[in-house]
Amino acid sequence: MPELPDVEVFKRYLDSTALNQRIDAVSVEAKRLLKGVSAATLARHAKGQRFGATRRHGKYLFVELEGDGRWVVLHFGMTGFLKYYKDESEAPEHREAEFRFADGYRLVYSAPRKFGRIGLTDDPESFVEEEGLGPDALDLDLAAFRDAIAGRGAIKSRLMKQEALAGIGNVYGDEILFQAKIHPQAAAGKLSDDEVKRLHRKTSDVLERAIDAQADPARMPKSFLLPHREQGGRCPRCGGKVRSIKVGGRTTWFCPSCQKR
DNA sequence: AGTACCACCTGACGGC
DNA sequence: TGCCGTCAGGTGGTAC
Repeated sequence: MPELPDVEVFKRYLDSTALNQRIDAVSVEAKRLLKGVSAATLARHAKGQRFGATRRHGKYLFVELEGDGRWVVLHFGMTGFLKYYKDESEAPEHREAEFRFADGYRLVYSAPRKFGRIGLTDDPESFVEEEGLGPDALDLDLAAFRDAIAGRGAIKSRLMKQEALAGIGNVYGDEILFQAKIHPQAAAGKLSDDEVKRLHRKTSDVLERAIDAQADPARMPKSFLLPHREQGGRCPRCGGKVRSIKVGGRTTWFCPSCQKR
Protein backbone atom coordinates (compact mmCIF):
# COMPACT_ATOMS: atom_id res chain seq x y z
CA MET A 1 0.00 0.00 0.00
CA PRO A 2 2.48 2.60 1.05
CA GLU A 3 3.11 4.98 -1.81
CA LEU A 4 3.41 8.74 -1.46
CA PRO A 5 -0.18 9.42 -0.30
CA ASP A 6 -0.12 6.62 2.26
CA VAL A 7 3.19 7.80 3.70
CA GLU A 8 1.88 11.37 3.87
CA VAL A 9 -1.09 10.06 5.83
CA PHE A 10 1.28 8.19 8.17
CA LYS A 11 3.22 11.42 8.62
CA ARG A 12 0.12 13.34 9.63
CA TYR A 13 -0.93 10.51 11.91
CA LEU A 14 2.43 10.62 13.66
CA ASP A 15 2.29 14.44 13.84
CA SER A 16 -1.07 14.30 15.56
CA THR A 17 -0.14 11.58 18.05
CA ALA A 18 3.46 10.84 18.87
CA LEU A 19 5.27 14.18 19.00
CA ASN A 20 6.80 15.84 22.04
CA GLN A 21 6.73 12.96 24.45
CA ARG A 22 9.83 11.50 26.03
CA ILE A 23 10.92 8.24 24.47
CA ASP A 24 11.66 5.70 27.19
CA ALA A 25 12.49 2.64 25.15
CA VAL A 26 13.01 1.50 21.60
CA SER A 27 12.92 -2.06 20.43
CA VAL A 28 13.35 -3.58 17.00
CA GLU A 29 11.98 -7.05 16.63
CA ALA A 30 12.75 -7.48 12.94
CA LYS A 31 16.49 -6.89 12.73
CA ARG A 32 16.55 -7.47 9.00
CA LEU A 33 14.70 -4.19 8.52
CA LEU A 34 17.56 -2.21 10.01
CA LYS A 35 19.85 -0.68 7.45
CA GLY A 36 23.04 1.13 8.38
CA VAL A 37 22.24 1.14 12.09
CA SER A 38 22.03 -1.43 14.87
CA ALA A 39 19.08 -1.70 17.21
CA ALA A 40 21.36 -0.66 20.07
CA THR A 41 22.57 2.46 18.26
CA LEU A 42 19.06 3.45 17.30
CA ALA A 43 17.92 3.03 20.88
CA ARG A 44 20.87 5.00 22.20
CA HIS A 45 20.05 7.96 19.95
CA ALA A 46 16.34 7.86 20.63
CA LYS A 47 16.15 7.21 24.35
CA GLY A 48 15.39 10.27 26.41
CA GLN A 49 14.62 12.35 23.30
CA ARG A 50 11.34 13.41 21.81
CA PHE A 51 10.03 13.21 18.26
CA GLY A 52 10.15 16.73 16.84
CA ALA A 53 9.74 17.58 13.19
CA THR A 54 8.71 15.06 10.55
CA ARG A 55 9.50 15.11 6.87
CA ARG A 56 8.47 13.02 3.91
CA HIS A 57 10.30 12.50 0.66
CA GLY A 58 8.68 10.13 -1.80
CA LYS A 59 7.87 6.98 0.13
CA TYR A 60 10.26 7.75 2.97
CA LEU A 61 9.30 9.25 6.30
CA PHE A 62 11.86 11.02 8.49
CA VAL A 63 11.27 11.72 12.16
CA GLU A 64 13.60 14.04 14.01
CA LEU A 65 14.97 13.06 17.39
CA GLU A 66 14.91 16.39 19.12
CA GLY A 67 17.97 16.94 21.23
CA ASP A 68 19.95 14.29 19.39
CA GLY A 69 19.44 16.05 16.08
CA ARG A 70 19.39 12.87 14.04
CA TRP A 71 16.39 11.52 12.15
CA VAL A 72 14.78 8.12 12.19
CA VAL A 73 14.23 6.90 8.63
CA LEU A 74 11.18 4.78 7.88
CA HIS A 75 10.19 3.03 4.68
CA PHE A 76 7.04 0.94 4.69
CA GLY A 77 7.64 -1.62 1.98
CA MET A 78 4.43 -3.17 0.72
CA THR A 79 2.51 -3.66 3.92
CA GLY A 80 3.91 -1.30 6.54
CA PHE A 81 1.96 1.14 8.70
CA LEU A 82 2.08 2.99 12.02
CA LYS A 83 -0.08 2.48 15.06
CA TYR A 84 -0.16 4.64 18.16
CA TYR A 85 -1.88 3.20 21.20
CA LYS A 86 -1.77 2.63 24.91
CA ASP A 87 -4.16 -0.23 25.51
CA GLU A 88 -2.74 -3.61 24.49
CA SER A 89 -6.06 -4.51 22.93
CA GLU A 90 -5.24 -2.03 20.17
CA ALA A 91 -1.85 -3.49 19.41
CA PRO A 92 -1.35 -4.59 15.82
CA GLU A 93 -0.56 -8.25 15.29
CA HIS A 94 2.90 -7.53 13.93
CA ARG A 95 5.21 -5.20 15.80
CA GLU A 96 8.46 -4.95 13.90
CA ALA A 97 9.61 -1.92 15.87
CA GLU A 98 8.29 -0.03 18.82
CA PHE A 99 8.90 3.33 20.48
CA ARG A 100 7.60 3.49 24.03
CA PHE A 101 6.83 6.85 25.57
CA ALA A 102 6.98 8.06 29.14
CA ASP A 103 3.20 8.34 29.33
CA GLY A 104 2.68 4.68 28.50
CA TYR A 105 1.71 5.14 24.87
CA ARG A 106 3.56 3.38 22.08
CA LEU A 107 4.21 4.04 18.44
CA VAL A 108 4.50 0.76 16.62
CA TYR A 109 5.93 0.29 13.18
CA SER A 110 4.19 -2.74 11.73
CA ALA A 111 5.26 -4.41 8.50
CA PRO A 112 3.75 -7.89 8.28
CA ARG A 113 5.70 -8.83 5.20
CA LYS A 114 8.91 -7.38 6.58
CA PHE A 115 9.79 -5.52 3.40
CA GLY A 116 10.30 -2.13 4.97
CA ARG A 117 13.33 -0.35 6.23
CA ILE A 118 14.41 1.41 9.42
CA GLY A 119 17.46 3.63 9.61
CA LEU A 120 19.03 6.70 11.10
CA THR A 121 20.42 9.71 9.28
CA ASP A 122 22.08 13.03 10.07
CA ASP A 123 19.65 14.84 7.85
CA PRO A 124 16.98 13.98 5.31
CA GLU A 125 18.54 15.96 2.45
CA SER A 126 21.80 14.01 2.56
CA PHE A 127 19.87 10.77 2.84
CA VAL A 128 17.85 11.57 -0.26
CA GLU A 129 21.02 12.46 -2.13
CA GLU A 130 22.96 9.39 -1.01
CA GLU A 131 20.08 7.13 -1.97
CA GLY A 132 19.88 8.79 -5.36
CA LEU A 133 16.20 9.59 -5.01
CA GLY A 134 14.64 11.97 -7.49
CA PRO A 135 12.60 15.00 -6.47
CA ASP A 136 9.38 14.35 -4.57
CA ALA A 137 6.53 13.73 -6.99
CA LEU A 138 4.54 16.58 -5.43
CA ASP A 139 7.38 19.01 -5.76
CA LEU A 140 8.17 19.41 -9.45
CA ASP A 141 7.26 22.16 -11.86
CA LEU A 142 6.47 21.25 -15.45
CA ALA A 143 10.07 21.58 -16.67
CA ALA A 144 11.44 19.40 -13.88
CA PHE A 145 8.69 16.87 -14.46
CA ARG A 146 9.50 16.73 -18.15
CA ASP A 147 13.14 16.03 -17.32
CA ALA A 148 12.22 13.39 -14.79
CA ILE A 149 10.15 11.30 -17.16
CA ALA A 150 12.36 11.82 -20.20
CA GLY A 151 13.95 8.67 -21.50
CA ARG A 152 13.25 5.38 -23.16
CA GLY A 153 10.80 2.72 -22.16
CA ALA A 154 7.19 2.64 -21.01
CA ILE A 155 5.85 5.76 -19.38
CA LYS A 156 4.55 3.77 -16.44
CA SER A 157 8.03 2.48 -15.66
CA ARG A 158 9.37 6.02 -15.78
CA LEU A 159 6.71 7.27 -13.38
CA MET A 160 7.61 4.54 -10.91
CA LYS A 161 11.34 5.09 -11.11
CA GLN A 162 12.29 6.47 -7.69
CA GLU A 163 15.63 7.83 -8.94
CA ALA A 164 13.75 10.02 -11.40
CA LEU A 165 10.78 11.04 -9.29
CA ALA A 166 10.08 9.79 -5.82
CA GLY A 167 6.79 8.55 -4.42
CA ILE A 168 4.77 6.91 -7.19
CA GLY A 169 4.23 3.17 -7.01
CA ASN A 170 2.22 0.63 -8.93
CA VAL A 171 -1.29 1.71 -7.92
CA TYR A 172 -0.96 5.46 -8.19
CA GLY A 173 1.08 5.06 -11.37
CA ASP A 174 -1.96 3.39 -12.91
CA GLU A 175 -4.29 6.01 -11.50
CA ILE A 176 -2.28 8.94 -12.85
CA LEU A 177 -2.11 7.40 -16.32
CA PHE A 178 -5.82 6.66 -16.26
CA GLN A 179 -6.67 10.24 -15.30
CA ALA A 180 -4.31 11.57 -17.97
CA LYS A 181 -5.80 9.15 -20.54
CA ILE A 182 -2.40 7.79 -21.48
CA HIS A 183 -1.65 4.14 -22.19
CA PRO A 184 0.76 2.67 -19.60
CA GLN A 185 2.99 1.27 -22.33
CA ALA A 186 3.21 4.51 -24.30
CA ALA A 187 6.84 5.38 -25.01
CA ALA A 188 7.91 7.98 -22.47
CA GLY A 189 10.08 9.79 -24.98
CA LYS A 190 7.30 10.12 -27.54
CA LEU A 191 4.66 11.86 -25.47
CA SER A 192 3.37 15.11 -26.94
CA ASP A 193 3.80 18.39 -25.06
CA ASP A 194 0.12 18.26 -24.26
CA GLU A 195 0.39 14.75 -22.85
CA VAL A 196 3.35 15.67 -20.66
CA LYS A 197 1.44 18.67 -19.39
CA ARG A 198 -1.61 16.54 -18.60
CA LEU A 199 0.52 13.94 -16.87
CA HIS A 200 2.18 16.60 -14.76
CA ARG A 201 -1.14 18.07 -13.69
CA LYS A 202 -2.75 14.69 -13.03
CA THR A 203 0.23 13.59 -10.96
CA SER A 204 -0.42 16.38 -8.46
CA ASP A 205 -4.19 16.03 -8.70
CA VAL A 206 -4.24 12.31 -8.05
CA LEU A 207 -1.71 12.39 -5.23
CA GLU A 208 -3.38 15.34 -3.52
CA ARG A 209 -6.86 13.90 -3.79
CA ALA A 210 -5.63 10.57 -2.48
CA ILE A 211 -4.14 12.33 0.53
CA ASP A 212 -7.41 14.19 1.08
CA ALA A 213 -9.13 10.80 1.05
CA GLN A 214 -6.67 9.57 3.72
CA ALA A 215 -5.35 7.16 1.09
CA ASP A 216 -8.52 5.15 1.63
CA PRO A 217 -9.93 3.83 -1.67
CA ALA A 218 -13.44 3.97 -0.27
CA ARG A 219 -13.15 7.74 0.17
CA MET A 220 -11.65 8.59 -3.17
CA PRO A 221 -13.44 10.51 -5.91
CA LYS A 222 -15.91 8.52 -7.99
CA SER A 223 -13.77 9.20 -11.03
CA PHE A 224 -10.89 7.11 -9.66
CA LEU A 225 -9.90 3.81 -11.24
CA LEU A 226 -8.39 2.59 -7.99
CA PRO A 227 -11.38 0.72 -6.52
CA HIS A 228 -12.01 -0.97 -9.87
CA ARG A 229 -8.64 -2.58 -10.47
CA GLU A 230 -9.88 -6.16 -10.40
CA GLN A 231 -11.24 -8.85 -12.71
CA GLY A 232 -14.53 -7.63 -14.14
CA GLY A 233 -13.97 -4.10 -12.87
CA ARG A 234 -15.66 -1.29 -14.77
CA CYS A 235 -14.14 1.95 -15.96
CA PRO A 236 -15.65 4.81 -13.94
CA ARG A 237 -15.53 7.03 -17.03
CA CYS A 238 -16.92 4.92 -19.88
CA GLY A 239 -18.28 1.89 -18.09
CA GLY A 240 -16.19 -0.48 -20.20
CA LYS A 241 -14.26 -3.37 -18.73
CA VAL A 242 -10.87 -2.58 -17.29
CA ARG A 243 -7.97 -4.76 -18.32
CA SER A 244 -4.72 -5.89 -16.75
CA ILE A 245 -1.35 -6.36 -18.41
CA LYS A 246 2.23 -6.55 -17.19
CA VAL A 247 4.41 -3.49 -17.49
CA GLY A 248 7.91 -3.69 -16.11
CA GLY A 249 6.88 -6.89 -14.42
CA ARG A 250 4.10 -5.21 -12.47
CA THR A 251 0.40 -5.85 -12.84
CA THR A 252 -1.06 -2.82 -14.55
CA TRP A 253 -4.75 -1.96 -14.71
CA PHE A 254 -6.13 0.43 -17.29
CA CYS A 255 -9.13 1.13 -19.50
CA PRO A 256 -8.42 0.07 -23.08
CA SER A 257 -10.97 2.46 -24.54
CA CYS A 258 -10.03 5.55 -22.54
CA GLN A 259 -6.29 4.92 -22.75
CA LYS A 260 -5.47 4.18 -26.38
CA ARG A 261 -1.96 3.44 -27.50
C1' DA B 1 19.64 2.00 -20.31
C1' DG B 2 16.02 -1.34 -20.70
C1' DT B 3 13.89 -5.58 -19.50
C1' DA B 4 13.20 -10.07 -17.46
C1' DC B 5 13.62 -12.88 -13.58
C1' DC B 6 14.41 -14.14 -8.85
C1' DA B 7 14.44 -13.14 -3.99
C1' DC B 8 12.93 -11.33 0.35
C1' DC B 9 8.30 -12.42 3.69
C1' DT B 10 3.43 -13.26 5.11
C1' DG B 11 -1.44 -13.46 4.28
C1' DA B 12 -5.48 -13.79 1.37
C1' DC B 13 -7.97 -16.07 -2.04
C1' DG B 14 -9.57 -19.43 -5.51
C1' DG B 15 -9.63 -24.17 -7.02
C1' DC B 16 -9.89 -28.85 -6.04
C1' DT C 1 -12.63 -28.20 6.06
C1' DG C 2 -7.97 -28.43 4.35
C1' DC C 3 -4.12 -28.21 1.33
C1' DC C 4 -1.78 -25.89 -2.50
C1' DG C 5 -0.58 -22.75 -5.96
C1' DT C 6 -0.70 -17.96 -7.04
C1' DC C 7 -0.60 -13.35 -6.25
C1' DA C 8 0.02 -8.87 -3.68
C1' DG C 9 0.41 -1.59 -3.65
C1' DG C 10 8.32 -2.34 -2.79
C1' DT C 11 13.11 -2.80 -3.58
C1' DG C 12 17.51 -4.87 -4.90
C1' DG C 13 20.36 -8.12 -7.29
C1' DT C 14 21.62 -10.71 -11.46
C1' DA C 15 22.01 -11.60 -16.31
C1' DC C 16 21.10 -10.56 -21.10
